[in-house]
Amino acid sequence: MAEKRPRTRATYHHGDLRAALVAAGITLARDGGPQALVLREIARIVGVAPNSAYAHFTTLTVLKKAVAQRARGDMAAAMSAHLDAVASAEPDDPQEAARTYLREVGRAYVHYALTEPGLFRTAMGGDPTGIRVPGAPDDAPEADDDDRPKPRFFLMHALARLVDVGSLRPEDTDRAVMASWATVHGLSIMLLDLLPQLTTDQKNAVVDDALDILTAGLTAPRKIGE
Amino acid sequence: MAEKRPRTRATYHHGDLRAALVAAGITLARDGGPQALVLREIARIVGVAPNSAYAHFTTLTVLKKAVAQRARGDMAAAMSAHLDAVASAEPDDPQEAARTYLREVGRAYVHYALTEPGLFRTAMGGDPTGIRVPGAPDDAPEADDDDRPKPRFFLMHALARLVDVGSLRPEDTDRAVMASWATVHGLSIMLLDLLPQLTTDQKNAVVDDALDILTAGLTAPRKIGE
DNA sequence: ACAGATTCCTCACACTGTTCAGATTAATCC
DNA sequence: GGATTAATCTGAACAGTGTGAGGAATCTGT
Repeated sequence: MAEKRPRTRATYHHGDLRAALVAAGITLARDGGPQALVLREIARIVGVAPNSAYAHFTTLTVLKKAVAQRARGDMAAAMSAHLDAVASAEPDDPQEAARTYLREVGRAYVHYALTEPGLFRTAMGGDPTGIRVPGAPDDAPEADDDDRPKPRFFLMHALARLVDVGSLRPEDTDRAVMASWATVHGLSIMLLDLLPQLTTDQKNAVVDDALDILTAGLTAPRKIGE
Repeated sequence: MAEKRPRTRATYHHGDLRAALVAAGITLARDGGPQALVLREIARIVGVAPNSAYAHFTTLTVLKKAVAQRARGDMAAAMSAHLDAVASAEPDDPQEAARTYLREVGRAYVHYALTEPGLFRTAMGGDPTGIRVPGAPDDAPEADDDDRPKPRFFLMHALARLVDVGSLRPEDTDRAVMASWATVHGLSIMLLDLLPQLTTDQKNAVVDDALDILTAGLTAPRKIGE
């Protein structure tokens, strides 16, 4: 095996087993989803005894979380690439440009979910261990060792642009975050789980329509009662 | 404990093992989610050998699907009850009443998700076995042995009402289905997985806001380009 | 009452995550 | 540089899982 010797502290015996385990996890999760994250199979890929992983992760669940975080980073990178690709085609009208940008963020989100369903499920499939009991101790802030931007960042940026051009009131940003997030995440889950038989064109149409409705709702004049 | 067993142990045959297995599955899924559907534990509850289940279900996955369908029925029942409870408080204005009804359907959906997270995940957590490979043989139409109405029905009804009062164009119904479904499902997942620390009031506010944005988007005048 | 088909049980197998005691090796101290 | 120490990896083992094969108990139709 050709292991590299990174110069930093992290490399001891195997080269960098921790990173190798996460990388193997990404490979398995890519086609197989979170269910494919089996400790013994990961160790088999890396070429190490199953128990060796316990030097770096206290339990398989922790390893899964690390893989999920990496997957979230990959998702953000893919979204960033998507947004860069369409950045040149923005309308001149700033309000329309801001709306277009929000739509593109949503499209990028759903597109990643449909393109990499295994990684998407791994990244976003929260609570893989069961039900969170109300009285349980809050899980640690779960240190983020991947400092790449997260998908959430792009949404915040899109909404900030809407605020800048006056299409969204600043105090409505929080509501808009939730509504937008729910829409794109719900779309992704629906298209993956419930409507897999749709063609790509049909799925794109569904996404476009839903995002149109979302932006219309976000930028519509608010009711008096609210 | 003494549910379906006509005679506790005298009878070698269990009265209705299939139903008992599903019932035990519901019990386990209620607090524990789909992950808690463990064959041997289900059999233990019913008081039968693990393999006895194979006389009624070819595999655990099939049993899980049966439990999921039952859970979907329970969800629909809960939604129905919720809708009945608020039916008397509808506004006089028919357009406003239709909008209110749609919001209540959404509220009922999310409310069930938050009230019975285990059953909700079991009912709606599609693809629990992994990734659906494109070339794989399509799973059977999965015969529906639970003829109670499904959650989807209430959404269709709400949108039909919006069409009736002229707030939604009939040809936009399909788009509205997807957008509404995505919103409520995304809301449920978000509130369960990503924002469990919110108080009930905060969650309710999030739901109300998102549904307001949705209805605003659905009933807003459509753009020329569409 | 008998034959056949269900229904259920016992035994067994290949997996899984995880633990414990030891072997091996890299980093550090004198 | 050599010895010590601590991190890293391995082997065997345990409890638990889903599932298969074959046999015992019971129900059903004739």
